[in-house]
Amino acid sequence: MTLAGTSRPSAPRQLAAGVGNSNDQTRRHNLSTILTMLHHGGAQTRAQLTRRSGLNRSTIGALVTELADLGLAYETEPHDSGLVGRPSPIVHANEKVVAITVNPDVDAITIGVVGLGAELHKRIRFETASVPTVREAVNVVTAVVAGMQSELEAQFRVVGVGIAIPGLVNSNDGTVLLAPHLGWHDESVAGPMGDALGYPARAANDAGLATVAESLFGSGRGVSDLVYLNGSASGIGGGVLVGGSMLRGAEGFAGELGHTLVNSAGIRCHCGKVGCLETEVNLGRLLAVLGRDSLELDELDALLVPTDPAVTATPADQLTPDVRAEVDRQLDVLALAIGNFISVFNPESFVLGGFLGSLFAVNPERLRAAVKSVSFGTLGDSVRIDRAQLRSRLLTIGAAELAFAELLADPAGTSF
Amino acid sequence: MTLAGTSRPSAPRQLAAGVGNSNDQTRRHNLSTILTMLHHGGAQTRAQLTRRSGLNRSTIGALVTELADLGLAYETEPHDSGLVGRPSPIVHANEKVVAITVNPDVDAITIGVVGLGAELHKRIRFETASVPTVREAVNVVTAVVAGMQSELEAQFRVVGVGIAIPGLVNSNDGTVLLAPHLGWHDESVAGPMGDALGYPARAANDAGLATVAESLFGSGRGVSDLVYLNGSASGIGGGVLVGGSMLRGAEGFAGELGHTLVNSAGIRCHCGKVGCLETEVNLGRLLAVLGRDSLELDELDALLVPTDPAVTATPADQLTPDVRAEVDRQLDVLALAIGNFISVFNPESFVLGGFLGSLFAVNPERLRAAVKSVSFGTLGDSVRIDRAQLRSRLLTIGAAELAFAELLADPAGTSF
DNA sequence: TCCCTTTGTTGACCTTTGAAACATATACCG
DNA sequence: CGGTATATGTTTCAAAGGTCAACAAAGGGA
Repeated sequence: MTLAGTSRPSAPRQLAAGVGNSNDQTRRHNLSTILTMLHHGGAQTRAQLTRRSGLNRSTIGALVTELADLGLAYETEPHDSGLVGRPSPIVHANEKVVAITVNPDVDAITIGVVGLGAELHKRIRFETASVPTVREAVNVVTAVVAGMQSELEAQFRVVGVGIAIPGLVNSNDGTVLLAPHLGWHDESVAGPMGDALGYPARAANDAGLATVAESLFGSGRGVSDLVYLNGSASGIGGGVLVGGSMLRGAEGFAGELGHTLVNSAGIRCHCGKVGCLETEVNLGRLLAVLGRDSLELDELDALLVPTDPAVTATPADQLTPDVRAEVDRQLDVLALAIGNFISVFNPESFVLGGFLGSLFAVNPERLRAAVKSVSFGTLGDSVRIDRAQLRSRLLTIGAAELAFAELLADPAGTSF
Repeated sequence: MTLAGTSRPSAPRQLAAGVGNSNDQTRRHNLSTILTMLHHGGAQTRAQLTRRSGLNRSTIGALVTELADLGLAYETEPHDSGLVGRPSPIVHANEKVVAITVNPDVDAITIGVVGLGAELHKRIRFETASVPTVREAVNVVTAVVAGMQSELEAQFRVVGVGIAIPGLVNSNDGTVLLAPHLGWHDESVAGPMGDALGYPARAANDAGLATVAESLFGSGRGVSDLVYLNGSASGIGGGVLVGGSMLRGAEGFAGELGHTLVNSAGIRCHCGKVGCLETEVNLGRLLAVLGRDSLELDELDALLVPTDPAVTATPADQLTPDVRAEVDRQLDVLALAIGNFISVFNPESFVLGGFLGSLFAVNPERLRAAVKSVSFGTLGDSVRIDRAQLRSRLLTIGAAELAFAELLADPAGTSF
C-alpha cells in the first residue's frame, strides 16, 4: 500500500493508511504516496517513481494519469538522459495548485502564495501600525487576498490556507491558546480566517512548521529524526521530527524546547519556570553587549560571522572581548540544552535557525566540541549540527505544508 | 487497510503499511490489525472486531478463519450477553503462542514464557553468583530453556525471544552498546542468544520495553502519548510513547530521561554530565536517610506509603523529619524533570515505576502540585500522573512484546 | 541498419473487500 | 408459547485494485 516495505529498504517512509476498504483505500494511499513524492521530492520520471514506490509500472501509469486528470500533476517531455532505453516522461506536481499562507507578527502580516513543490509564487508583507488583533489580521488578509482574487482565479487553484502562529496553538481546531507577543489568548483563528477567505484554513505553531519546512526542503532533507531550534527576538521555539513526523503531543503543544531547564540558578522566565533556555540564550543579551537596540539577522551575521567561509571561527580580534565572552557563554549554554535533547531524542541532526544560526556560525567548532563534552556518553559525537537554510521563506513554506496536508493525504478526496 | 479512519475516530490507531501490492499487502495489514487487537485488547466478539476495525462482517469472518488456521487465534461459545440478535462468538488470541523472555540483571537472570494476550505462563529466576557475562547469560538461558524443552514443544509454540537489557541497546541488530551495571560493552547479545536457542531473538532497552508494557497492559492503557519513568537501584530509565509508538531516535537510544539536567549545581553523573535527574533522585540517598543498605521495593512501600488508601499522604508523624525532607526534596526535583518533559512532549500522562512509584505514593499531591508550579503555563494542570501497575511482570511482558512484534506485523508471514 | 535495453501501454488474471440475500440465534411481547 | 424484531454469521457475486506478461515505442551502441 505504501512505498516503504521490508523488501525495499531504500524506499522513503510513508504515513499510516486509513480504514478498511481495500479498493478505495489502497488507491487513496497510493495516490497520496505519489503526489507526496512529487511535492517533497521534486519532479521526477515515471521510471523513478516506479523504482522508489515499489509499485508496478502499470500502476504508476494509472496513478499518474489520475493525478493529471485531477489537475494535480502534469508530464513533460523526457530529458536527454543519455541512457539506453525508452525515455521516461518527467512528472511534476502542479505548482499552480497553491496554498495561501499567513504569518502574523508584531509589526506586519506576511501573506504568501505557495504552489506544490514549495514553489513560492508571491509574497506580500503588510506592515501594521500596531500589533494586530485576530480580527485585524483576518481583515488584512481578506483585503490582500481580495486584491489578488482575479489573479488567483485565473492562474491558480487554491486548496487552503495555512497560518503560522508564534505561540501555543491547538492545531486540531486552529485555536490559539496563547501567543504572548501578539497578545492573543484563547482565540479561534483558523475558523474566522477560513470563513472570511472561503477556503479551509488551519493554524499551527510557527516553530513546528519551520521544522517541517527545514526537514523537507532545507537542511534536514532526508533526515527523519531531527531537532530544530529557532531563536528570535521573542524567544526560542523548536520542533522535533520523530521518525519523519512532527512531535505533536496529546494537545499539540509539544516541542516547547525553549522552556527546558539549563540553569537552576537562572532567572524566572515569563512561562513561570526558572532557568529556561530562552532566558539564558537570548538575543537581547547579545544586543546588549553589541550596544544595539535591535538588529536584523543579516546585520547580526555581518557583525559576527566570518566572511571567509574557509575560516571556521571569527578571529578573536574582530570581536571585542565582551562580545566574544557573551557569544561563548551562549554557545556553551546552548550546548547544554542540545546535550539534554540528545539524551531525550537521540536525533540524527540539529538544525539551528534565527539568531541561533548566527551564533552557531560565529564559532561552529566551539558548539560542536561543547556538545560532545556535555552529551550522554558518546551520543554527542555522531550528531550533526547545521544551520537552517530556508531563511526568509521558512515560515511561508511551512505554513503551506499545513494547507497542503489534507490534499496530500487524499488527492482524490473532496474536490478542491 | 487499517482500523483507524477519518470516518471512524474511535477506532484504534495502527501502524503504517508496507509496500505496493494491494492483494497481499491489504490482507497482511488486516490480519496484523485483527491479531494486534486481540493481543492488546483481549478476547472479544467478532461483532466487536467488526465495529472496531470498520471492516465488513464477511471480511472479519475470513480474517478470523485465517488466523485460526494459522493457529494464532481460536473462537469460543458466545457469552450470554443478554442482548437481542444472534450471539457472536468470542475470538481469542492463542495464548499457547509464546515468547521466551530474558531479563539479565546483576544478581539473577529471569526467564519467562509469555503467551499472546500477555499471559504469563511461567517465570524462572535464576540467581547468579556474580554479575553474568553475555556468554554466561546465554548459557544459563540455554540450560533453563533446555529444561523446559519438552514442555515447550508439547504445549506451546515459541515464536521468538525478547531480551530486556538495562543499558543502551541498538535494537536493530540486538547489540549492547553499554550496560554499565552488567559490565557489558559493545557486545552482540541477540545474535548469540538466538543462535543458542534456535529462535529469532531481539534485544532492547528495559525501560523502553517497560514503557510499552505499561502503555498496553498497565496504567497507560489507551493512552498514546505518555512518558514512563522508572527508578531502580541502578538509576532512572524511561521511555516515551509518541502517538502510540515508542520514541526510538536515530540510533535507537532515545529516552534516556534520567540524564537530563535538573540541577546545574549538582554532582557529576557517571554519564559525564552534571546534575542529571538520576543523581538527584536516587534510591541510594533515600536508603541513606532510612539507614538501610538495600531494600526490596515492597519493603520500601511498607516503610513509606500510607496503608490506608483513603489517606493520600503519609501522616508526618509516621516518618522522621529527615526521611520526610529527603522524600520531599526528591519529589520536588522529580517535579522539575516532569515539568521539563511536559514542555518537550506535552504527554497525556506520566507513569512512574520502581522506587519512583513508591516516592509518588508517599505523597501524590505534593508531586502533582509541584508539577503544576514548575510547568510551562497551564500545561501541567491537565497531565495525569499515575503509578505503574505491572510491577514484577513489567519487564517480562515488555520483552515478550519485542518477540511478538514480527508476528503481529505479519501474522501469515514466515511460518513460526 | 540491426540489436539491445528500458519503459509505456494494454488486456487478462488474481486477490481482496463489500454488499446483498439468506440463515441463524437470541430477546421481546402479546 | 409462538410470532416479530434485531443482530450476526454465511454464502455468493460484483467491483476495484494491482500485478504480470506480451507487445509497442524510443533511444543508444556497434
